[in-house]
Amino acid sequence: MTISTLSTREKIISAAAALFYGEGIRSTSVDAISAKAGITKRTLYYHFNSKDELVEAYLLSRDQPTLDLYKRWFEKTPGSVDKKIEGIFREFGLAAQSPKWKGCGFLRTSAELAGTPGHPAIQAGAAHKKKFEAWLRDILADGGIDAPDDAARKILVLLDGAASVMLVHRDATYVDAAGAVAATLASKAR
Amino acid sequence: MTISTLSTREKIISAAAALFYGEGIRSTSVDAISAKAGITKRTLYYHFNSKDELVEAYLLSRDQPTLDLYKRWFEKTPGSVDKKIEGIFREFGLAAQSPKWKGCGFLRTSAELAGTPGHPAIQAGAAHKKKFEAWLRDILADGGIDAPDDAARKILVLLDGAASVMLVHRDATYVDAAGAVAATLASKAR
DNA sequence: GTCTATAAGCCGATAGAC
DNA sequence: GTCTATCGGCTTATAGAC
Repeated sequence: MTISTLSTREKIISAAAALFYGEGIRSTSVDAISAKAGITKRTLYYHFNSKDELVEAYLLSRDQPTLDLYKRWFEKTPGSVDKKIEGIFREFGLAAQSPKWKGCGFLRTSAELAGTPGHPAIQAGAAHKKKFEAWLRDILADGGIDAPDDAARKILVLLDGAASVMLVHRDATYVDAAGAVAATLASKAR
Repeated sequence: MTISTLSTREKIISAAAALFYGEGIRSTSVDAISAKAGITKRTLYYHFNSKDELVEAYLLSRDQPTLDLYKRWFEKTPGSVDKKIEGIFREFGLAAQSPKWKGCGFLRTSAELAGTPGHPAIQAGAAHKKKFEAWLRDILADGGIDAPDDAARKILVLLDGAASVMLVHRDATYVDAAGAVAATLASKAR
């Protein structure tokens, strides 16, 4: 998105990401993706062997941008680590109130593809969540929190739980409640 | 399932529930449901006006049985409320390790249908989650826990987070970690 | 590398008989 | 209330020209 001239492959992934996230995997046809990308279906199948491969590419393309977004939310909140962790939940709750927000793409894709356990996109989702958890652990360790591995794991569950409940109720007070628990987990004195 | 003679409508819902849960909503065809129910597609459309109506009926049929299951898990664990709450997570983690387990049907359906916000099945899922949260609150209030509304809400997020992460990693230690946090929330001294 | 055209089959839903 | 038969459209993926 930074450079106006995208390669054909990048245009395809960008179109696929928008549709897969907005409408779901099975609800999105290869026809719709190629139309949005401004190319033909045959060209799409020149760059990707199957729709499944395209789903995997979609999640791989969202890995780093998603990590960067949470990193920004963490850094923009002033104060100690627990306040910064709570800030992540606050920012997330605000973003998730928008009608454009349709849940965590990694969790939603894993949920939709749960019937086919070996799917490469599920592995891509798992890899992203592991990276996110490792980033949380590093943050907590830098802040001098005891047992950062354990705390990171618990905060990850709270964040993914907040995203899941938010998709059902569209009520940000659940996110705030989760953030309050996460803040106590990210404070040294407990 | 308790009586061997199911009505046609019940046979359809039972078949639909098994396929929707096992394979997902969009991946399940009306053809497959009628075949599994042992009736023709025309008969299915005599009892239900659309596939969407059938998806809603699937979640409505799982509401009470799901509440009963968690109630049993709570009651079978001895000790104080916090131990009983932790017992729910332990039992859930054990059940979720089975390959047959494919996540929380309510959350997975909400995730797959996130592209169509007004869908009746999403409302059915939200109603179920509200009932579950109310049951948690009553349990905590009976156990003498302070601010049971707040605690119930936080434990709900932890349980749904555990279900979501479990679907990605298939690692029950995440569920145990969530259960430990829930137990502290369900103890009077905190 | 991108195009037009189409294969081969599955989709949800319906008509009309009994 | 259940059946057989089928509609019209959409699905992923491919063949062959340029």
